[in-house]
Amino acid sequence: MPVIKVFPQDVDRKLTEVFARFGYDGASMELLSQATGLKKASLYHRFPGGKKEMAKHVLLNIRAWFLDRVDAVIRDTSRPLDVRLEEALMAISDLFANGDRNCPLRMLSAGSESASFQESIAACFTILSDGFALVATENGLPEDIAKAKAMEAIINIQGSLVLSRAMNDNNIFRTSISAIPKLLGQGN
Amino acid sequence: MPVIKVFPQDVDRKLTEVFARFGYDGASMELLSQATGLKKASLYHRFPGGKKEMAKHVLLNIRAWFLDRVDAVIRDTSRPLDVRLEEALMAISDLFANGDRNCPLRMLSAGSESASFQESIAACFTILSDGFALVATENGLPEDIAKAKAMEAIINIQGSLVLSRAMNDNNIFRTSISAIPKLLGQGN
DNA sequence: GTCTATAGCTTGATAGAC
DNA sequence: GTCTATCAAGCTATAGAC
Repeated sequence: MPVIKVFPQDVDRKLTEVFARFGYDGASMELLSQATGLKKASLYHRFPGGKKEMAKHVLLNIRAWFLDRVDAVIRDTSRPLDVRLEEALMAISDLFANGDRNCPLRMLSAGSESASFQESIAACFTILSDGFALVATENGLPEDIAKAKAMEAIINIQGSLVLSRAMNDNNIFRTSISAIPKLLGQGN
Repeated sequence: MPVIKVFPQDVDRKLTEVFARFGYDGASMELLSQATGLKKASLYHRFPGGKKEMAKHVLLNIRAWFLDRVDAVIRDTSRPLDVRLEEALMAISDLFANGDRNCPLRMLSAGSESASFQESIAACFTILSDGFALVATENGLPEDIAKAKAMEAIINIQGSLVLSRAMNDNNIFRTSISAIPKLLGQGN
């Protein structure tokens, strides 16, 4: 008998994908089961709290992912600032499949259970915001301006992603991402 | 016996509200029934196509609303440009309850039936984009720049609304809205 | 740890009285 | 035009074998 048929990281990836595509209410246990390749009872074995726990688990993963691939990268002062920012932006693009996939944070931030996830979601955005603000500060911008520019960068990411999906044109997302270094004072 | 217990415009308003808050999959017939004050069978009488028809009806309303409150206002050249833009922006803020309500277009653009709504949603964004581009053009910006600035304005609206809801702070939305006139070349 | 089978509820949708 | 009552299908979640 197989001990583990599907690796946890693969399950996590698929769960994120389904929640990002259908949102919390649209992501049925049946869909989650098919996507992960685990039967419903097996999903309940791994996540006794059911769908809600799966969503929370996905959000914890994203938070860890942001800390590792954005926060840590940007704070690694042993490398040039522009390279660090570029790498963080590439990681972010990856998370959204270069504009082809909706933001799982946004998709879980609305719906019948949104209140349960609000804290985790806000925490993720704060990590991103602090990272961007640090870049802007290192680029010589005063702190209040840096914070405003950081928010603007996140607004551009989220807004361009919404429009890329709505207009079915991921160039909108790509263009916005490529404008962020300059927005944060890079190359001035 | 009452002929009409609830006015169509009130039903429309409530349907929009529920779809904006819960998305298509989260908006159950039970919720829609409670919000409108009409029993489920009555909703099916008004919308024989069921939930899908209600969502399409909501999108048609929003399109008409954009044509009336944004497009027509911006194209009314008998009035000063800054006043027209200001009025259009106030209408847009109204639609989103000044940042307290999610965008119904965005909420219907993702989920299990998103493909059915994509065309209607893109049409709404195009009306908005064309209107903003016209403002930028009248402000002396070259056409390609004007179009880019118009997209940027919509990105700011959508992105700031996502973040306002996620961070529970509608100042993010208000700030972005108030920056749009300058973005479109107003007051330069 | 994964499965089949199923419970119990909620869903979208319909029939028919008034 | 609105209602009560109901259906079949889908839902989340659980029981219990292996």
